[in-house]
Amino acid sequence: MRALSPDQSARRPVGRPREARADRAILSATLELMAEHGVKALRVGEVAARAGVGKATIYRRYRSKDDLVADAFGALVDEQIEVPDSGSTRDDLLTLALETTELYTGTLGAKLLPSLIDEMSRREGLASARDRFMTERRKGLRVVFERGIARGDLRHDLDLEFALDVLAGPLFYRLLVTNGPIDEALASATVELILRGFAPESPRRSQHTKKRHNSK
Amino acid sequence: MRALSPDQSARRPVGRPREARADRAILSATLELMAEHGVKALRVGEVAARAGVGKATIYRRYRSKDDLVADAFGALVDEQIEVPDSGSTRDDLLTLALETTELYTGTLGAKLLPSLIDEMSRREGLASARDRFMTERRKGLRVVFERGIARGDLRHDLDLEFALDVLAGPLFYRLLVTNGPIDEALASATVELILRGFAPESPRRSQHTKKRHNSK
Amino acid sequence: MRALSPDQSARRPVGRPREARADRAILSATLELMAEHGVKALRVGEVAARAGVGKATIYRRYRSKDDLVADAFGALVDEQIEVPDSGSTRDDLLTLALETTELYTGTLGAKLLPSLIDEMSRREGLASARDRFMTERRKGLRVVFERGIARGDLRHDLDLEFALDVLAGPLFYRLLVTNGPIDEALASATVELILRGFAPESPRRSQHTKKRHNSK
Amino acid sequence: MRALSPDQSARRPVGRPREARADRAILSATLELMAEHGVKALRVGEVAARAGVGKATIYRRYRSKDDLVADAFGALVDEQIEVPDSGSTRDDLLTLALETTELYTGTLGAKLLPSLIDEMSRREGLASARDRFMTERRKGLRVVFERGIARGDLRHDLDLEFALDVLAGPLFYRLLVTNGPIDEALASATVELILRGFAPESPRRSQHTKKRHNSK
DNA sequence: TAATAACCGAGACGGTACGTCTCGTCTTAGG
DNA sequence: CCTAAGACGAGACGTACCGTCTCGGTTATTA
Repeated sequence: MRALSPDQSARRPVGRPREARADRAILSATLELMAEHGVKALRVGEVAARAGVGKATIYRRYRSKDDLVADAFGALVDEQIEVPDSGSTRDDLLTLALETTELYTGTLGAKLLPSLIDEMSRREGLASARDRFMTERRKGLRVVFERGIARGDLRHDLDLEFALDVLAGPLFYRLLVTNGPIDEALASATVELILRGFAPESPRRSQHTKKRHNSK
Repeated sequence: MRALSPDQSARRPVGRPREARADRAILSATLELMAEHGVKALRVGEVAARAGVGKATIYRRYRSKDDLVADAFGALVDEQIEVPDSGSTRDDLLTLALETTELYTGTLGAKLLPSLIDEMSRREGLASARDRFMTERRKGLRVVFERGIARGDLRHDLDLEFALDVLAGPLFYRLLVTNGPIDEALASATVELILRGFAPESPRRSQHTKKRHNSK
Repeated sequence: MRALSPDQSARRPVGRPREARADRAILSATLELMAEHGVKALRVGEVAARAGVGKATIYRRYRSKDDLVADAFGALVDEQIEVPDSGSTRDDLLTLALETTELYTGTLGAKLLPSLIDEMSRREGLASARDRFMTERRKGLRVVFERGIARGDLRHDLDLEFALDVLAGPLFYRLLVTNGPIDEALASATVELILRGFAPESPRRSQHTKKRHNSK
Repeated sequence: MRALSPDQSARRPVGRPREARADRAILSATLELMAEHGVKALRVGEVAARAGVGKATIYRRYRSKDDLVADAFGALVDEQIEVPDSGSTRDDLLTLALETTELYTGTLGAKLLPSLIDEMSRREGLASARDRFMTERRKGLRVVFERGIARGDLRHDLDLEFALDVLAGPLFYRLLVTNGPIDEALASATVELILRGFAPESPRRSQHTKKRHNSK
């Protein structure tokens, strides 16, 4: 009799299903309000009002305001990067650097990043989300460096983790600490540093890279 | 916040003067409690109790809890650095890198930094305090790089601002973003990168001898 | 304060309705604590705790602590009197006088009356509540005097308002001003005064009153 | 040498003597502010400011705010009554009744009386001040009644305490409780009541002649 | 078709921290 | 030793927000 897909764990629950509309409205309202007033001044009641939703509807989805904020940050970060492969190590690295530059020159990202970082330092859930995200992203970036090594543009004993930190470090340092300019000059200087600093010991030249380059 | 008497003629105000003891007790209690429970769980009432002070005594000094937190952060940052001058550019840079490493492996700094950064991104007062601090600190660091240029260890068209960001960037990136290890390996890798990446175009003559110096 | 729904069609408000249980608990706790510590030492936080209620729940109902106190006084006064009709004017008056005596020898009434009076002198709302209460009560008492007039025990041009003030005046004067004894002697002396002082000019004797009486 | 009245125990204290000016300024300011805002809204700081005095100067004279209020009330009450002796019991009583009427139709007295009474009900010090005042005042009033008895206008077994309460009771009842009119009609009605209600049993002989007097 | 169950918006609930206010004391410099 | 000014410790006030609960009502699946 009543065998309803015992293998499929789907288990359709009884009762009225949750409204997908509310899910989206809550996240949108949260992101808007975070951008407007900052994370600290975010009020759950305001989110509910802006989303046209009862507070209980939020708390049915998120255990706490911090969880809501965490999920909203997660939604921000969900975009995927595309690994460039132009044949030129310099161009590939520059593409990555400029992409990041643009991402954090945009209003929302730059505005919320400090709060995101603060939140991560305190919340287990966010930190592990960060780890998943980082692992994924760096897996992509790593390919670019590996191609550079294969081409002979970068030394083959390159510390990949460190190289990735050098690619993003100065940018984030300016963004978060010194308030220095985040621009193309920064991106190209970073790339140039990497190419020189991590160049192979012996000066054998690149196989696939375009030869001439007069930096800037 | 603290500059009250612009010059010595400052008119002595009537009435009982503020107790310097209370100023210190409030800041100490604030820093202690921030380290213990985090910035978010800081309670003004607890600060008052720990400092042996009435709440009004705190609010006579600070307009709000946020102001109190900001000033406490300011107190954290007031320490001065010493510029090393060993004769070796590599050694000097390594000293600086290791100093920073140690500073942010310590409990308090690392624990509070994300909150400090978040706070700075929102509060004008803290940001300008940050600028003063940064300007001062970088003025010292710059000397090390200039000596390196003079020695011929670093290219003479070096972008000093960028070089400073490279020195600290990877460390802060790991600290704030990737949660990567902050250790001597990081410090020495960073220094090595700088020496190679910013090496003069022409094969360098000497390393430790102070030769010609066409600074800038 | 309490009149919300002007007629039966009253629009049912949305949201969770107020809890009648809380209304009662707040008033009870207020009266208890006023009796225990006096009106001046009444703490809103204590009321909330005793009532098992949050402070906001009190402030949702009352604009301020004074409003709460006013309403609590109002609740004290809501009791109804029963007009005696024994056939004897003297007995009826004595009954009334003794009732009042007892009411204000009891702890709560006597303890809170001075504060109530003080509060009334300052607060519009309480004063009008007092007026409603007084009008109602005196309407009842008036009947007793009117029966006395009809029986010929009291002069028919009796100033009823004044007579009522004489019935209660000495008692309240002792209670509030002189701290004199509030007892049966006072009650019977008052009644005797009224019977003699307001007796008809011509000595025609009562029709319905019991004849002989040797007071005490 | 320096012998300054060694016998007079006066004990001239060393140091600067207290300023009598301050005493008066404090009391004046207190009475003004009590009349303006009510006793409850009286702030010690406001009194000090209005009196042009430091708070400590107030607290050197009064142990607490309640003490200050008590003393201010005392200052209100310090006036002495003059016992009338016209030869007519009715006229004397009427004089007393009208005097009281006028006293409490004035703004300040009427305005502060409820607060005074409330304060008395709670504070030992004020209550005993009240007792002293009452004893003194009633000693004077009593004479009028005794003369009435002597003249044969009042019964000689008159309960003097009760008679005094009747004289003032209705007035205070209206003043404090019913908010009824305080006027000459009330005064004369009260006097008439007393004369009839406390008339001698046997038909009175004379009215104004001083006959026998068995004063107690 | 009716019953059941979980959903929905609205808003009251208990609790807790905030920032303000007042009390009565204490600490200045000065009379 | 007094004075005016005003900071001090203590603690209550009234507000704001969190996360839960309670309404009347809606939208699905189950019987």
